Amino acid sequence: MQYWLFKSEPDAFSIDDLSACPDQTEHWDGIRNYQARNFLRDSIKLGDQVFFYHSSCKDVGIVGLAEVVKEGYVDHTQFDPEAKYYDPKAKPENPRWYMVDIQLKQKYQRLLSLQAIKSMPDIKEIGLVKKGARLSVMPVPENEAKLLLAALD
DNA sequence: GCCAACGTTGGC
DNA sequence: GCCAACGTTGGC
Repeated sequence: MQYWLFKSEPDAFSIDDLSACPDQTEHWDGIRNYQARNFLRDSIKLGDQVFFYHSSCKDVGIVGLAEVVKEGYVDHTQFDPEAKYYDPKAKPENPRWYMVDIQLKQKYQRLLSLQAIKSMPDIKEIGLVKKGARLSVMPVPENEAKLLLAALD
């Protein structure tokens, strides 16, 4: 079992939106970055834990915990000309983009802010605290995940 | 809204 | 395959 961090802009899809979904489960579509795609397609497994992170907003940080309930499969929105993340170069016989399904496990009462995360001395591997980390799906080393979970309790 | 950092594109 | 131009991300 591995830990991951998924970023989302709450204006587009927030933790409350996930909470309002049937079974509190939603597919994580619209990822259009190859490195993130590789994680979604190849590395993220059933039962993996996902930190839900709000980005590009007033209160930036981790707001919840989710679990992977379906492993990587083709993101159908890439073929839909009406979709926001339509990719005209993607073909059904050779899909480019993948997604997973996640189910909300816990919404935290308090935000664990980016600032707080950065101030934790032993958190130094995850992309968040490294320079220029713009990946929207990133792995979290287990020891750092444990520290984050402890801070969120 | 600014801007630095990064990813992607496309001409050569 | 290089690299300049361009687009996007995301914290502030």
